[in-house]
Amino acid sequence: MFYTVGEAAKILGVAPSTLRYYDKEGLLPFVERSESGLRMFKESDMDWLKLIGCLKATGMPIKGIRRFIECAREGDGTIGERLKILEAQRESVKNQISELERHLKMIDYKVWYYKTAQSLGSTSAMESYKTQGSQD
Amino acid sequence: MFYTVGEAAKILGVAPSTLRYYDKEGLLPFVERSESGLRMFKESDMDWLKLIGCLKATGMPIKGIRRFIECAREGDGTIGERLKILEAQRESVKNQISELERHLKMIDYKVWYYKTAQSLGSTSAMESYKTQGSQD
DNA sequence: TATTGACTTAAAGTATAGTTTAACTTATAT
DNA sequence: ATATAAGTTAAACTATACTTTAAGTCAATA
Repeated sequence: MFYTVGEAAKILGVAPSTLRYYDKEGLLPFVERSESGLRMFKESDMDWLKLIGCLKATGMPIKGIRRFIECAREGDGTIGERLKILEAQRESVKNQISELERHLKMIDYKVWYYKTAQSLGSTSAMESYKTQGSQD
Repeated sequence: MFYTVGEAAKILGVAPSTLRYYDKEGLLPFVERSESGLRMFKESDMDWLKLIGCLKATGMPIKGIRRFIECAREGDGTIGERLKILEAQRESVKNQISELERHLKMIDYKVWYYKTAQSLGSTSAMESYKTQGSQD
């Protein structure tokens, strides 16, 4: 029915200390404790942690995630704010993808450059290919 | 013909202190100095800095970038290593994009969830829609 | 019941990537 | 010539996100 912090950490692929840190930072107010103070992670807590992982992996800082969690605890009055946060994050992720695709093009070019240089035996033999933004 | 550190920083959209930090970390061994010790950035240095910016933006740590720069200084014997570094970085970027696209799907779902909840006036009214991985 | 492994907290430590400060020098404009 | 804006360094400071340590408690097993 419940997972300990170690079990939850294993399932999520993070260190137990990371979950304790998140708790300390106010990211896990929903996790209940046993009478003796041990954390008890429910299935729904794991769902929250997956969302936290998603927001974290897409670059939202701990404080931003905490705000979202706080909103959820505050109830229906914050649906608008939660929506705004998620829509902003969606735009951010789209921009991150665009940026990475742009950088990927440059890396692809460099890979081509070095492959050709390798076949020619030197980078100086590449002089004739050189255009903008290319060097060794 | 040459840019000062402030001019170079402005063109690249970074702080002058960032360029000095990169220099200290061995990322800019190609930047020459005036007789009095001022950095003089050439056009080709700016090209290097754009590549450094690309590698940094795609998650390569400073030490990794330094290794690449060192290779380039060592000459044609390191073409193979430079190619390996760039091919690994290309794979890394592709994985980052895939991960972001995966996360984007979850965020898209959450945006839909809150939009619907907003129109219904509450998240509890969403019960009937709930499937895996969804909570407030 | 005693041991062992996992849990608890607070506080200190680590890693990465810069930024800021202090004291000083150089370059440009009046 | 001189003020000022921007350059120089080393060293200290900041931010973020954890991780590790220390001292102690809890839970399961032989």
